[in-house]
Amino acid sequence: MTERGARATGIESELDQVRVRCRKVDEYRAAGIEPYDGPVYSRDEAARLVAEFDTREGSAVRVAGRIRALRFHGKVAFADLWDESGRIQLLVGVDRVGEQAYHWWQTLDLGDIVMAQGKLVKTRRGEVSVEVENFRLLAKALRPLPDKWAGLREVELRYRYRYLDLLVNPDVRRTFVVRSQILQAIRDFLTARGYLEVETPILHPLAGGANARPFVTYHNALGMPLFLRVAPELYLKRLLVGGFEKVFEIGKNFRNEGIDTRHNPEFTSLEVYEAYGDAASMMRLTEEMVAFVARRTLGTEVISFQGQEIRLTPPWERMTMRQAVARVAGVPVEQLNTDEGLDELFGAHGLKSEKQGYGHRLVELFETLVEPHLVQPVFITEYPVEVSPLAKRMRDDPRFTDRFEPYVAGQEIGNGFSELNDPVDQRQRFEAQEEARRKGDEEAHRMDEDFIRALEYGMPPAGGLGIGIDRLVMLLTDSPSIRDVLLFPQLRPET
RNA sequence: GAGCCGGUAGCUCAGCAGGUAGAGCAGCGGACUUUUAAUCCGCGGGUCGAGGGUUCGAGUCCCUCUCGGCUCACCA
Repeated sequence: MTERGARATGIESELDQVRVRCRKVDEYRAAGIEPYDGPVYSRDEAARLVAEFDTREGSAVRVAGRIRALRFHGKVAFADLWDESGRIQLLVGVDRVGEQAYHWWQTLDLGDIVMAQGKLVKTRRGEVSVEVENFRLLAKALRPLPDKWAGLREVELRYRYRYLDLLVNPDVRRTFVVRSQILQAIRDFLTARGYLEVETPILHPLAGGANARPFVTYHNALGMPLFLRVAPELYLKRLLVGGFEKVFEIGKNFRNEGIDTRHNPEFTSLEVYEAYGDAASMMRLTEEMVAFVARRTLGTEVISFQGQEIRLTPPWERMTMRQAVARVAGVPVEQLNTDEGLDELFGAHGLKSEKQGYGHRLVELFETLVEPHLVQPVFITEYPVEVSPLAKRMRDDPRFTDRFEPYVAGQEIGNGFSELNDPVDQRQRFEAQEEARRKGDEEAHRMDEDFIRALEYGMPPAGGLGIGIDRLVMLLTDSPSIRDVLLFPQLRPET
């Protein structure tokens, strides 16, 4: 098997195309040509040369990039060279480069990365081209690229070999450029308003701040288990205790859960905290930030997601969870205030409640009845205290917390609330979570004594906000699956 | 975890009712000094996801497994 592959590269392949390319590497080296040459410190952008032809006609230029098409015509040849900016045609004639160089040129394959310099000209057919005087091979491609026209369609291959996906599917590249711009816009928006970007630990002795099962790892020197964080929340609030008043963190969280079109085991969140703020101030921040980001990256606040037109212009609608359920179910809001009222609704919609307790059951009704209908941006407010162990209670109704979730296109894209800063109440909430854990809820919060101690020193009242960056990118790039906005989504190992 | 769909040449895809596996592009050889998915002539290339079964004979039918997609469940 090895015998049939190339000696120089050691790549074992039965594929004749690979064998041929490997053999060329050996031949290049035998002839004193380095097939992985470089660097090229100064070069012209392909697309720019094409755009600026009128002012640069006839001048000496140098380009570097990947050969994506080759057209041979006897003693003259054409090639499409692509760099990140775009495409330019190379014109290679034997009378200009000489017999020997032309021979080497003919050994190039699709996918090879080359440097070429020469004169900027227009061909007989009017195409801006580099009339090559000399060239260098910078990287021999040993494997054939996916077909230029059919592209790379098979989804599994696109995720597994994302570099090929990026190479042949232009929309994919665009999505990740926009993703980068979104992150930049968020940082610009927040830092311009005086928020400080911070980094808190990813390895936690206790995974807190969200209801989720963590990944476990182990620190050898400390001799202790550590958890990959499920949320940065509890560390960021310690910073409020420490006197920072406006902070944010953008980073990865890790949750040991299933994978589907909206969940990846590692995902990126933005969390923002503002001392002396509350849920209302964070809602204003959310709608302004999302609209700003859309404007900056897409040039508009009106976007299209899976065929639906969505207006991100503030202010967004605000609706309590009870109002939302009442409206969709067509019942008076008061009915949502009692267990009996909830029973009636479950019955009326042929649903069977799987959870116990008023708060959990209200949320259950909300998620099944209301969520899919929330197309235009809306803040759902007043979440039951049972599902909100870190949020401050409403002063006039302690069953609920001063919490909100922004919904756009039927998806929750974030979560925010007035932060609970009463250490005694916080301890009771953790105890309730521990109780739920004892009853089998593996995702309930753990008692975090160190966090409570921090609160006991006094944390200013504060508003907090979390945004699922991947969900936001999906929304702004019209991507139906989270895998479309992650460069390397989690997959099972290749078999 | 359940249901449905898919995995055939490097890529994109055909393959009927079970009868020795096909196309386009890519590749290899040849012709060609201005092409634009160049053209023309010739040629090679397959563990049909893996394993088992039925059959004289399986890409095709049956079973198991595997990878992926979608939906549901799970996921505040």
